[in-house]
Amino acid sequence: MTVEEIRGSMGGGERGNNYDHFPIGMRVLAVDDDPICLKLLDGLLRKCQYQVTTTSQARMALKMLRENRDRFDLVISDVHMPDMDGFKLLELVGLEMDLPVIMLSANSDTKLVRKGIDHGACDYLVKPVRIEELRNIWQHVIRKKKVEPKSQSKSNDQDKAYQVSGESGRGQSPTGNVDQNGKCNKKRKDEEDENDENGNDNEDPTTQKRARVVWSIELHRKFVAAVGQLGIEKAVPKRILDLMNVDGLTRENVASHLQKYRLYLKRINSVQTQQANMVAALGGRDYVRMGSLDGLGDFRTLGGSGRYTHAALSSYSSGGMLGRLNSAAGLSVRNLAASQLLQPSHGQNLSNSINAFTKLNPNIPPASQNTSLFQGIPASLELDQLQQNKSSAHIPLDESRLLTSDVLGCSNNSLSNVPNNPMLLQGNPQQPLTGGGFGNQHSQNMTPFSSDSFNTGVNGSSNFLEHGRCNENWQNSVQLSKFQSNSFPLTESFINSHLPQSSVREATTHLQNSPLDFTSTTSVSPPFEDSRGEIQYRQSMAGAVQSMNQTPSQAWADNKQHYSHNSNNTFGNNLSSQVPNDGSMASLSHSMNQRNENFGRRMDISLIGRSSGGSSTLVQHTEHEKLTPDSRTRSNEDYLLEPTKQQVGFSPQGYDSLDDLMTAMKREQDGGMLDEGTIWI
DNA sequence: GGGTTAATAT
DNA sequence: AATATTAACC
Repeated sequence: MTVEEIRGSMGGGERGNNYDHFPIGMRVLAVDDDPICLKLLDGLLRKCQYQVTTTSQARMALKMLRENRDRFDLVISDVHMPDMDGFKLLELVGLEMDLPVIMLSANSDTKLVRKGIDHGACDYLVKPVRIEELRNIWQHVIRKKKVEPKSQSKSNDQDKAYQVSGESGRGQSPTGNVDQNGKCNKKRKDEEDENDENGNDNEDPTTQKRARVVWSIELHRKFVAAVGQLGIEKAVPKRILDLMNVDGLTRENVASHLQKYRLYLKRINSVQTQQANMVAALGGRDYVRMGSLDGLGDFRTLGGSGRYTHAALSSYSSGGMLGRLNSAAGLSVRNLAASQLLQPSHGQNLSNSINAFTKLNPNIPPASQNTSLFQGIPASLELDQLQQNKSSAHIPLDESRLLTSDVLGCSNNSLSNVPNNPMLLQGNPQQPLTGGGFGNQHSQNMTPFSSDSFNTGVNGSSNFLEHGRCNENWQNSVQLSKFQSNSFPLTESFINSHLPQSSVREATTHLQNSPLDFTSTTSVSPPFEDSRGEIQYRQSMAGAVQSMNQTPSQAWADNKQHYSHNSNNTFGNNLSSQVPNDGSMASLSHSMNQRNENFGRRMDISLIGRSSGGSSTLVQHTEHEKLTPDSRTRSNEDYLLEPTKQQVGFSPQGYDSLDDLMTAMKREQDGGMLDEGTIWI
């Protein structure tokens, strides 16, 4: 009803009059490397009463857009720019946020104009641009959105805006037409009510009964994005619906989906456990990469590649996967994990992986499943969160990197948008799946490794990343880790729930105290455990922090994918895959190489020792807890370790506790935040 | 009304 | 069997 009404009103008069003063205050991002042009443009736009933001760098523009896709309604960009081709920017924006982009150039060459349009520009203005032309650019916003939510300004800060990540599903079709259609073709349900059927094939065969909603990936993304924006606490069907701004979708649909989603999150959380944390933390970055690569590929190719065939682009494949993962995998994993953890595993895999790592083999088997295990989830999450990549089939390394960085470091920005907790998201379940000790080993092994890589990454990343935004976050995270490591040994940290809290807080508050020298951390072998602990903590903390603010969301689809894959990736593969990524960064790779040797040794030891040692520690800890169940102590630990309750020896996951936690959170909803914080922290 | 959970239908 | 939809209950 409402939607249709809106639609109808919109459709009826395309004029923006519907929204209060819509054109006025429209948020425009102007990009031009020429300061004079930019200034001029800025002035003209302001005369149109738009809310203008300017930047002279395309990359900066991209960064701003990615940080908060709801921040702008329209982008107007010069074509020729030194740091990035305007077309490239256009393409990325189109793919990632589906915002209307207007190209600007002094060159009116038809070919160029055509190119701009082909790349998805909704308009192409020739300099010098006249204000008359700018006065009407708002129409592109309307057109792009197609429908606008009724009261858009109702919510305070940002209007709901038209976020929606690129809904275009283009990326999916194997055929490869990726270009722009002007809009999305996705399958939004329909538009007209009854009689008119839309030409779209899919469902909705009839108008009479509304076809059931197919929660396509895109739709789910929107959903996740909406949840992210609202924050899980406030994510209620109605609001989500508003944010999603998908016509035809009803509150009930959203509610149902939300129900499922919550269930999913719950599971994820439960599964997470330490392992996940550890892995995630360490590998976060690496994993991410992998995941992004892998995940995306899979995702996109779902249809194409046999693996996910069943998943069918349509949709919910993710859901299904989740379900499976969660239920079967998750559980089994736990058990396995637990048992495995205890066992000292062999190092072959590790060694192999290590070797691979050392070699820095660039080959990454997208297909490798295990990859997904380890990295999969985090990566996927990140991907989802990022959302950006997904659409684009080709994602430049930068992009992936960015993503990664975002995920890892830039909690603020990216996180804020998308609530993802690494922790939450991580799919531990996968690991267990792998099989025997592998999973464990990996995770543990990985940890050290990853920590290194992570750190390295951090260093490199800052340079690498075009965006500066990550720096702060990164630092924070790094600091955090450092802090922890230095401060306490792993064991302690585990034991003391307090520590984490403090650290978390600090992190949260952006502690700057601890200078980061991860170098020390990395290089110093003794701290290994510590580092590990750090990592875990960091993860947990990060997760906690994030979770506090946001909800983990996006993982869904990706997770599913991963799940499906996850069967056998070998550690080596993972490493290798990771490596290449890192390798891309010269400095980074370099450092990595140098360290590799050390690592190798350490790795082996650490692996074995670690896995067993770490686990043992954990176990002890657990037991300890059992013996002295201190309610206080429990907070973190419960999550991390506490599995004691039912699990086999030590199940990292603390499923129950997590579950309970979730439940508690749910119950308390509003107060939930506090509770969560309390708990987590 | 709106949200959440449980049941039901597909 | 999984998922969307509907019903029931705050």
